[in-house]
Amino acid sequence: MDYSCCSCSLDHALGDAMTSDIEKKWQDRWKKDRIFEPAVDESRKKFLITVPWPYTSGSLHVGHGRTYTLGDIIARYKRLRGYNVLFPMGFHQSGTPVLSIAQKILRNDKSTLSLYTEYLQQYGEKDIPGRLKSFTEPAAIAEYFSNAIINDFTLLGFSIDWSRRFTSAEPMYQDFVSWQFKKLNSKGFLTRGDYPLLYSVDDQNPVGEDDIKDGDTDKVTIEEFTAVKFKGRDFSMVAASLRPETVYGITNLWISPNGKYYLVSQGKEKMVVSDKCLTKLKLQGKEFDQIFSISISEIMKGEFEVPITGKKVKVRLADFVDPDNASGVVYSVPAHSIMDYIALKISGENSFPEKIIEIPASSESTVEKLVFKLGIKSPSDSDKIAEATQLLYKDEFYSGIMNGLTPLAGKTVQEARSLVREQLIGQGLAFILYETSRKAETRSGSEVLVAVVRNQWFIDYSRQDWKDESHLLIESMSFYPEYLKRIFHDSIDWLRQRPCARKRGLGTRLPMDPDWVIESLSDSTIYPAVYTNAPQLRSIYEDKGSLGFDLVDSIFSDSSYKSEDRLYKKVIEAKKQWNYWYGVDLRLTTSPHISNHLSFYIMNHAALFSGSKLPRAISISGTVTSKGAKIGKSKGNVVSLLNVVQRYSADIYRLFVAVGADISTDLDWNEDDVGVHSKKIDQFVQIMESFSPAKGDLNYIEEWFISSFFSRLKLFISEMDQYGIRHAYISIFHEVMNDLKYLERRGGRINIVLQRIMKHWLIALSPVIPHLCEEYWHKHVSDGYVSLELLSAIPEGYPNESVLKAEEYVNRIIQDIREIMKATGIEPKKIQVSVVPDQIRDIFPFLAKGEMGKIPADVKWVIPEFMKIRNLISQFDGDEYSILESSKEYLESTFGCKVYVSRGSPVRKSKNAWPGRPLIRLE
RNA sequence: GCGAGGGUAACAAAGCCAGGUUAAAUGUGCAGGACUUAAGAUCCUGUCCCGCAGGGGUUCGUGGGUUCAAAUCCCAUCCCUCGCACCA
Repeated sequence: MDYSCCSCSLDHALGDAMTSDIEKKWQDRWKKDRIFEPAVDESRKKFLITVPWPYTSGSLHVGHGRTYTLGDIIARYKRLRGYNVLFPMGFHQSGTPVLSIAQKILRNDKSTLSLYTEYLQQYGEKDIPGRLKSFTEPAAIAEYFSNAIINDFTLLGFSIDWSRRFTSAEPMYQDFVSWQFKKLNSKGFLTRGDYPLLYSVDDQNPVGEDDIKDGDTDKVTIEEFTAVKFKGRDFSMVAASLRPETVYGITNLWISPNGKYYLVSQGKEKMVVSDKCLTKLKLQGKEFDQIFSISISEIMKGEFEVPITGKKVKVRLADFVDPDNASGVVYSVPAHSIMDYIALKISGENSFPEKIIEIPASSESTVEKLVFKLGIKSPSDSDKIAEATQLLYKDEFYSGIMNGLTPLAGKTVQEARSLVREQLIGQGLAFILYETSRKAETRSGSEVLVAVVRNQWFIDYSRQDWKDESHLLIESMSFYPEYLKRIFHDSIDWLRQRPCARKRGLGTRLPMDPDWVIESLSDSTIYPAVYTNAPQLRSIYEDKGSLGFDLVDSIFSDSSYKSEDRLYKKVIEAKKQWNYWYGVDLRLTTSPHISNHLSFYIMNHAALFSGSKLPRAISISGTVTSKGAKIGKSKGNVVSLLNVVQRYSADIYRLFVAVGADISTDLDWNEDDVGVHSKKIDQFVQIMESFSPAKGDLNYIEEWFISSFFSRLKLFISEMDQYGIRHAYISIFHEVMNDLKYLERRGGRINIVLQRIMKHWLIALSPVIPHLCEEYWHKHVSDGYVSLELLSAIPEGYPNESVLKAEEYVNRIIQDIREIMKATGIEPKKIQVSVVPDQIRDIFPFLAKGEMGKIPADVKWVIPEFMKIRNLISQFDGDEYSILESSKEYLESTFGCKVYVSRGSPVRKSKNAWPGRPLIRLE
């Protein structure tokens, strides 16, 4: 987008090059004077705003930039409202991504290499092969992109205090995390247990959604089967089911004629499962003494006992049984399973057991009805069977009641399911078998099964006492938008135990079990605390070689600590910083963080801190799309921040982010819309460049402009105080710009009004377009930094409502004249406007109140006319005659003809002028 | 399935929480005009329908309801988007 075109360079005061020079100039000066590195100042109120630290695995794009930009706008606004503002930033380096990128680069993975080549090109890297080679070391990737992000953020003019930065990989910080986990553990918030997860058999690694083929479009979840043991004479059959409550209706077992089965022994117990099931059981932590192959005919010989009911059942063959699914053995409940019913029917069976689950009589969802309705004939009608099964399971689950043929009569299916399962497992008659919700493989083709991790460490977010504390905290906090409060309550209720450590990845070792590395979301819940005193902690760390639990505890928990003398001062200083700054006043992030990071953030704060140290507010910014689509490499719509700043400017990007959408709604990066803002910025620059100081009295329209400006400024402040950034800046930037245009058309003098509002305007605009404001502040106002100015009070007497109303009135008259012209097609040569006669004006208050008795008899004849048109009259109490008289020139130039203004006199049996509604006559 | 958010004129997008001042901001697009040698840029006007006097009519996913009054509140229904855990 080139907006500095052609020969008319005077009109385009600044070109791209000059804009970026200006931005660079002020960025350098802010940095040199360290104006965004605030010090403790007990006499001032502090404001700590945080945005989640970026992960350092690549460059940032327009989407990432939004939240940080909004954060910076708020930080800058709070500064001009007098707060001592701290806006810190650090870098996240924990977890597996950086690690796996390094490994992929080491393995010469093509797509990774090309992606990172692209990133390096963006940053103008000279020695790309050399740099890529260094990326085989994870730390080098993290280091490189940390610096790149600092560079990006600097180019965007962010008022970040970089002096407090740290990373999650830094030893000093890891000592802090160790402290945190020891604290959690001492409160009993850490537990251990078995944990199922998706697992790649070939790679011998857990896998996430990203690793699974089509994992993003067709999600794989973990299902919990109840593997029920059916005792036989020599061994048990293990049939796995998602519906253990149906054991009361079992008629037989099914196995696959094509399956391969094994007899496995575990102590005295002997069980038969399919070969694939054997693999799963091993992954899920079962160990076996002996394993034998067993033939199908051997299995078919036996009779097996149904647990709980004690009924003896036979094994039958069925093609529909998938030996790879679950245990490869299925129990048959023809009264409540479409497939079992059909299979049994085909096999020539005619007697079917009674139903054990009742559903409302109105429902169509019984096996017989569904089979009939959908016309299912054989097991090969798989689509219809799947459909019927879905309907049946859903209805039985939601409205099914166990009947008198079971001991659980009257219980809902949902209740019965967990009761039966508990009973079976409790009595050793069943165990849990995990299975994937569909057959899955990794992108590299390895089979994905469910494995169980033994003794996984959890943070026990299910603790009710902890949840209660957290709910209280949420109640005390503010949320923008407000509906988030309820969502957070729900999210806290929904949290369960969270696995908090892994065997792989970068991060902090779990202090009580160093084989484990703390998982990357769990190590970043209360890290904003460290922004307050990172330099002090680092210095202590360097001095002492570690921080140690007691020292950290003394700072962040206010416990006593006998420090060595040489550390004493540093500890005191760290504590002072912590005490002054902490308590995050606003945390700003995006909605995907709600149910994880932010909920952990809230709960960990509730667990570890109290009082003023607790968070005060959370705001969520909406997602960013690009050209109408979700930002992604495959869409080809990734636009890097660096690229945006180069092609437009930081101020244009910032204005777009501020005004493009409300903070909580989605924003589309659309270059046409960006162009609109960039034009407006260009106009702003022209106005500022051509400004020269001017003094003098204000005429009517200039008064109007000043009043309008201050009423917009008022709105700006009240919006910004609630983070209504979009409204605020539409008002103070776009609308003021429009007012200026209007003023010019009305014959007002721009310089004379700018002179009066310059200070206010530049200060108010500076949070969004700080570079330009800084430039013109120095040019037109003073040598100090506008970034550090305070918004001054609105002058006495402003905004003047009656002036604003008067101008509204003039515009309404213009609208009326236009409408008449349109309706009649008259091109007037002369316009006569006659305002309300004094006599009518005097009695109007009585008419309006319905006090007709107070109206003098000689003018009572106006009452009927009033009754007829009263809905069209808007009360207006200005001096209409003088207003119109002083706007006469404007009216004349607008309509290109003579305009005559007069005071009307009351006329009987004809139309009269009313307050705010003069008579208009076109000739 | 569960939870949340949303469906507004050609398009994008406000308004809805606190019902009337809303035919409904704003931007884009489109049409006409001004300026200009011309183009671009800029500015003005118009952009649901009707109207020879400032007016009237019909609109805010669909269907009901509350109310003197509903885009705004309630109920039902259809559709769209997002989150649902080990992934940062």
